[in-house]
Amino acid sequence: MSGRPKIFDDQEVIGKATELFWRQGYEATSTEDLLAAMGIGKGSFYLAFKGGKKELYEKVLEQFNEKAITRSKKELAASKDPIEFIRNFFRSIVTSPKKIHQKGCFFGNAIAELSNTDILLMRKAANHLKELEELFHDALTIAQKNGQLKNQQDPALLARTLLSNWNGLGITRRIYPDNEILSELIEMQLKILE
Amino acid sequence: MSGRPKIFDDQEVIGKATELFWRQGYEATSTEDLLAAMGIGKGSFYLAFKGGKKELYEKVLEQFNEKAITRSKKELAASKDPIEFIRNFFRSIVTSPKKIHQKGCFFGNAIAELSNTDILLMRKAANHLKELEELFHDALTIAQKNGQLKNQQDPALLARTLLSNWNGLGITRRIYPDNEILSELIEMQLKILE
DNA sequence: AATGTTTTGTACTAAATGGTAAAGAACATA
DNA sequence: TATGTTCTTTACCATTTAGTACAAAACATT
Repeated sequence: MSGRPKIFDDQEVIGKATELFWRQGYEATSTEDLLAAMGIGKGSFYLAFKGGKKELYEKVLEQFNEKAITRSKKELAASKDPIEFIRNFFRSIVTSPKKIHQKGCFFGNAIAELSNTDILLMRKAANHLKELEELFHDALTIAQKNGQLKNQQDPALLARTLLSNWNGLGITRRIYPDNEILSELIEMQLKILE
Repeated sequence: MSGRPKIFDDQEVIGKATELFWRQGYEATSTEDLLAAMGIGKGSFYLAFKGGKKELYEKVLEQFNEKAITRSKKELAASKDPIEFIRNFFRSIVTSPKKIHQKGCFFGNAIAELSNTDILLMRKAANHLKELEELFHDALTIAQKNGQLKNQQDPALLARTLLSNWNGLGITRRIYPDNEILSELIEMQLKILE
């Protein structure tokens, strides 16, 4: 019932594939590239991911979201000031290593690349970003209730604006890979939270 | 001195290639796709564009920028109210046909896809977006001088913020392909111009 | 009509790519 | 040790793709 043992862990190789997809995008990444990065052979790969590259990409999106969202939710829950949580979220662009943040937003990249070639994958990425918007929304409603946010505009609209700002920074930070400029820009965007 | 006549015009076929690149992105578009769209054969193609797909893409970026920027500069010059020009620029997202605007910002897409695989092409797209930022900057300084803009913050920072908002909308409009939602979002972003 | 020039069309090559198939390796259980 | 099961490895195939080469076509000039 239990044959030859697997030499790899699914979630682990999905994580390794993430880096490639994030840096090169979906189309520019070949299955052979992925195999090399994951350290497994074709046979194992197509057995574990019968849908090939596409199925792998879906799982990469899923895992990425899982990791990012659960961590952020914990951070928000642990935070005394939901507004400060949002600020830190945006400021992480300039505090995180350049190598990472220069790749932009993984989901934003996916939408940009795939919205006209693979609607299914694009929609998956879009839904994950909606979860981020929801997180903003949660933080804002809490803050308004606690009197930690003067701005009394519709939290749904505010959250959506934050998401769009986030999407923008995913592109702009590659036009201006300069922490000074980005910081100034981010603080400008964050004025909406005053 | 003048051999067999060309059956196509360079700028014209560059225009035809634009649509494909814009919709599918760089990697997902094969040279054969392009040949079909441009309506020419391999021989002609590689004679006119010795650098192949990459050279064609560069020229597509260039032509796109040329068209968009010159048109916008004229619009700004013809406008009595520079702020209204900017507003219209953003509102064009909801007024233009869905088929077009759902492809997002061509330059933004290029940056998202190519920033880690082809720095040269990415930088070209980035520079074109900087020209757009310059246009915003021009409009803002004129408006401030004319007293048409109460907001007295640094026009350079305002222009950069507008650019980033634009980049964001290029992604967000595909997450929310709904004119009501987009309109609300755009008006929110434009409050910076009050 | 002959010549020179530029473009076109097609045939071809070489490499990359996605995916399948089958043999055997590594386990658990009986 | 024999058997059944699952995973791995490698070989293989078919297709797509980028790019080149070359003969012929379509002009202008002489």
